[in-house]
Amino acid sequence: MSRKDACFDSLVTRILAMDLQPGLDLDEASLASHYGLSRTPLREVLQRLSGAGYVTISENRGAKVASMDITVMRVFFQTAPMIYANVMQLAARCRTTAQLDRLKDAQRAFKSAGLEGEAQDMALANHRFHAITLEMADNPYLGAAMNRLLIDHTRLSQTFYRPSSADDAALVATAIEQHDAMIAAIEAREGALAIDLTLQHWDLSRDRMERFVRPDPLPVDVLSMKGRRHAF
Amino acid sequence: MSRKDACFDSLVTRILAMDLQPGLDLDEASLASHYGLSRTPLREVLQRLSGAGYVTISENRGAKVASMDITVMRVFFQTAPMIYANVMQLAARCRTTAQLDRLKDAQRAFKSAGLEGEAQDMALANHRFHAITLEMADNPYLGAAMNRLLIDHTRLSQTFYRPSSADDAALVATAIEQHDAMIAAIEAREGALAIDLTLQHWDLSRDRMERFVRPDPLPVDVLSMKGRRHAF
DNA sequence: ACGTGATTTTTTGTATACAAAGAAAATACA
DNA sequence: TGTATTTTCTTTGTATACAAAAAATCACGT
Repeated sequence: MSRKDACFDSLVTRILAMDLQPGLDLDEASLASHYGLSRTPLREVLQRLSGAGYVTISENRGAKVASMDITVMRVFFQTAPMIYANVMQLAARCRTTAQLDRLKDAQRAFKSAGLEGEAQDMALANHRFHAITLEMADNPYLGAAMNRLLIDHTRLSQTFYRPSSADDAALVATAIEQHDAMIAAIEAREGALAIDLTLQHWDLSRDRMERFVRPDPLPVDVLSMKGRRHAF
Repeated sequence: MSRKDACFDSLVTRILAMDLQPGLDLDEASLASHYGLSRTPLREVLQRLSGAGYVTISENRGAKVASMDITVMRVFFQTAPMIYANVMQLAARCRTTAQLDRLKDAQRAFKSAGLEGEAQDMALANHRFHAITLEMADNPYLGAAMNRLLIDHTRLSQTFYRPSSADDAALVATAIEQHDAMIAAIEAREGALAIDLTLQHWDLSRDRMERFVRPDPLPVDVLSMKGRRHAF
């Protein structure tokens, strides 16, 4: 793997893990020296990251890590269930056994991260799980949408996870069970079941994050989504 | 507008218009000199085009215009109706009057292109029309998916349009009427109607292009799948 | 002290030179 | 003649130098 690709992957991971916080200014020179590249290839990496939605670039003002405000969350909740569900259905239809094995591996990692209780590890493991289902679906159009959703999902879930909360611990346990059920549905190629499980799993994630947002005075619109959560 | 952005837009248009054919090798040096840039910024343009799905880049082998094979079409038909319909619903919900005016302008251009009968002009005008609805929807996740769909939609419609066919001329007339109806639905903020019209409009496009086996489309309303475990 | 404007510094954008990989052509050999 | 191998050429990838824009600093006047 080229140094450039390694740099790309590293930045992706660091952004997903919020090691690089939303809105952070990315300095070309220091990043280049950090990854042992000159500015030319590093800038190309930033362009690619921009195209994939990890960073935003503005003329003469450099690159920033993609921001995450309350507006983003509203649209995110609006869109995620539909895309996730359709991807999961396709995954059940198209998956190979090799991909299924990798999904089971990812689930094992998710479980152990869940036991540890580290928000970052759990979020990244969850990301990897869904990224594999996306690969199974083998649909570049939905892939483009879901990769962007996964960026925000991964970061939001870390933002709204409280390690001390017994409530959250229970939610994690449920998430693990649902992942297992999804794997079974995908293995059995039961697309409709996979959709149903995904919507449930998604509701779980949303509940966890929405409870945080609800008391916030600014996002009044989030409340109006109650009762028509995924009105598609 | 910077020379770099102009180059980007020009390449986008030329790829959509199939002035640059799918699979065509893009030579950095000649493109750079053509657009009056050096290779450094031109390569960054190519990276951005790659991120947006217009070209594919492979290590040490340069950039090619994104290809369009049978496999692509199959997945395209599978995905497009759902995404288009959801985008149109959001457009009806979120559009501003300024955007609506621009949509009407685009529709005027589409009409005159339809009278001319030039496949390229029609395809580009249709692209602009739907790109404006996408802007109205204001949803970056669906935007990422639909922009990719639009690339292939625009190119496929040119590929399968026969100017001599009276059949195709009739389809164009119907498409124009449907665009008008969509504008009315968006103006009245009737999301459900907008969905319905979009599915009809999309079926029209698909009928025109339909020369190949296609799978069942994905369900537009994912919620209706809940509980129907063995429906599919 | 506070803003305002000029100057310095930093950072981004571009061009060019060179290195490395790949493709094409020419040569050698069976 | 056909194939393998070497050589040449073309094209891509990277580093560095310089230009241009933005940000930060300083100086000045009120």
